[in-house]
Amino acid sequence: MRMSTKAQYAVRAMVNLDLHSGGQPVALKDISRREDISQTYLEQLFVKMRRGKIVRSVRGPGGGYVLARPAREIRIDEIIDSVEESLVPVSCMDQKHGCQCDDQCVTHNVWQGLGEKIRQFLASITLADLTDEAREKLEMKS
Amino acid sequence: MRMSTKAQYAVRAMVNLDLHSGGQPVALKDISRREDISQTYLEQLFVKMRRGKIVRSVRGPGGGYVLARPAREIRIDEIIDSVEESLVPVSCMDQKHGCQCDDQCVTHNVWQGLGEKIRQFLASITLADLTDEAREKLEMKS
DNA sequence: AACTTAATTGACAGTTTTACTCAGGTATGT
DNA sequence: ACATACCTGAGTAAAACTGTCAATTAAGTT
Repeated sequence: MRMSTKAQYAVRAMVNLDLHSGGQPVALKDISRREDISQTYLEQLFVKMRRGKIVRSVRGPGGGYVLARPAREIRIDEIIDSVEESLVPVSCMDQKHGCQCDDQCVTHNVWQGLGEKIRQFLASITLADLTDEAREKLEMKS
Repeated sequence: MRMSTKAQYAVRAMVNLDLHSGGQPVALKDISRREDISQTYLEQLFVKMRRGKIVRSVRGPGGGYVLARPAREIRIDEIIDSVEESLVPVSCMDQKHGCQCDDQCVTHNVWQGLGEKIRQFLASITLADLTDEAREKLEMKS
């Protein structure tokens, strides 16, 4: 039961983006350096997050990425969804129809309930919550 | 974020064991047939669950496995722990000391909180809850 | 004692997923 | 033109997952 580094990187990168953007685009090169994540790998993640409508890209010199919406309106579960990490703990429940388990499958309810708890928790936190927290920690240091 | 089939099999096997044992040992061969899980794979899982003190083994003819404690006292998180599936979502938090993240690591709190939610949910369900539910479903059918 | 059942153990192997890299290409500002 | 920075798809090494196989030990039955 591990959250993939892909999802972990995506959340870290989004916090870093929000923290260092002043409305201006932030280049992946800078996020890469600050978070020590390979730039080419970040590119993969940001393409997906752009398709997920949580960031917008600005091409050319001085370009980079910008949040597509205010940080207060971006939830953590959206970030993880956009990089295609499933939050449902068992594969048979990926489709919307629900799984084909017959009535004997009592463990089904356990995984379904667990999935709902996970979703609920990650949807209760916004990107702004994390950047605020990061700012406080940076101030404590100085 | 997937629960491994190992953990899923372990829970299913335990429900099946509890459901079909009348205080008598249940052979893996029978669980294997009823749940359609390879017997040799089940052997691996039950060795670990025996070491985890949630089942006891009875060798020889008529032998098999028995619950080590009443089903009401066996929680689902214990079953998953015993087959060595981590419930902590990120690897840096496996040790008890906590991870070496410095203060900048704001995402740490997210994963820690998530891990606690997962643990809390799976600890709130006992094996007896599941077997009761399974019994009800079987009665509905007949 | 011989035989059968069933747990026990350790080694090993195929497949899938993860976590990347690499080689290009495209858009845009100076 | 030229530099910057996003964009795309293919490829790949390592790890994890999901098992199998062979051989052994223990205990009951005949």
